[in-house]
Amino acid sequence: MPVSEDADRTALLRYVERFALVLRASGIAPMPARVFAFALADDADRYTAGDLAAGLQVSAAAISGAVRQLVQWGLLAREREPGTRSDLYVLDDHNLWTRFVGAELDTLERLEETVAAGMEIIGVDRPGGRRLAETRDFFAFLRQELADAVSRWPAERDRLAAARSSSTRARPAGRSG
Amino acid sequence: MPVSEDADRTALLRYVERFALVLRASGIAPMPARVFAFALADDADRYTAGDLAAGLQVSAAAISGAVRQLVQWGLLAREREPGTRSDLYVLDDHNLWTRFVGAELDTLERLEETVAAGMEIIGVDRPGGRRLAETRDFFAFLRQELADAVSRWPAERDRLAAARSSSTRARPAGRSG
DNA sequence: CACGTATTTCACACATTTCTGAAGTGATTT
DNA sequence: AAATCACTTCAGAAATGTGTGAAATACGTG
Repeated sequence: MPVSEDADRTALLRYVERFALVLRASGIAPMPARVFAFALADDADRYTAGDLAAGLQVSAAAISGAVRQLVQWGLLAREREPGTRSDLYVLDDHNLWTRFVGAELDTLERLEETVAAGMEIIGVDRPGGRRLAETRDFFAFLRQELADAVSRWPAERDRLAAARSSSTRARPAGRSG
Repeated sequence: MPVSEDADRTALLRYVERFALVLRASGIAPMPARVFAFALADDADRYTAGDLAAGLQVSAAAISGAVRQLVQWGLLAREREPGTRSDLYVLDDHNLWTRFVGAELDTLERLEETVAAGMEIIGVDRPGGRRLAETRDFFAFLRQELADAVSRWPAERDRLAAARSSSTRARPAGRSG
């Protein structure tokens, strides 16, 4: 048992709030940001809604709303162990970062569509319309690049793990979740 | 002169609001989003604060705050024509998309720092800490990939322009703004 | 089928954000 | 040097967002 369980919990909570604050800067709502940060940083693999509420010291209602968002975004998966009556929430480990960027990709796609619609409304034969056309091209380019980058991540991850295990100790690369 | 100047303005304003709404989903505040969308979609190359206020039908104060943000982000440049007393705001054309993604890169960097700090606080020898380590690696990777992608854009833009001008008419590629 | 638990929904209080009008600041022109 | 114009700052009203407690619902067990 740690020197002080309470101190650890407090430090964790403070850190979760700090992490959540950065997440919120990207447009994520406070409570989903907190739940995500908590689920990532705390040690459990699965959390019941009760765990999350107790861990974050917030109401069950707040958790309900937050996990709904996170599950919708694919960052959290809802599971159910037979013989229990509470849902379990799990970070969708392997696909986690694909999902995370997936949200960005969706935004980029909506942006692209909106700009394309603007070209129709404004007309491409005018300065504004021409700027919109270039904007759309850029978003399309960026979206493709981002998608490619994400698809390269698993290989890169393995490469990093291999490099580390050989430079520190000869130990097979381990998965984190 | 268009059939109806008013109808065009209304359509533009409606579109600006729609565009701004998508921008806001990425965490940009309403008024900066509107000013950016307006400056991009309307036909002028430069706008005075008065132009923006009149065009968007909002107060001068609102413009003041919005352009401050946009200038800080580097999306808008402030200029001053000698012999006039009003500032001119210009979309920082050539670097525009570099800047746009630059904001994302900054967020990614803050995220990376925050996660790295978390590894210290939590300890990398625990499940939560190990997840944070992988998270940091991913953000570092993504940041690099994104920076690379942006640096490839100018060449890609020219390639697109060249392909288009040869497939439609034999005309030198034109710049949009 | 009734009970007990987990989860969701809802109305409300609280906090934050957003934009405006008015006052204040700085600079150029007359 | 006074007046005028552009811009910024500030306080406050309105709108929006956030999280809680309580009631309602769903679900699995005995």
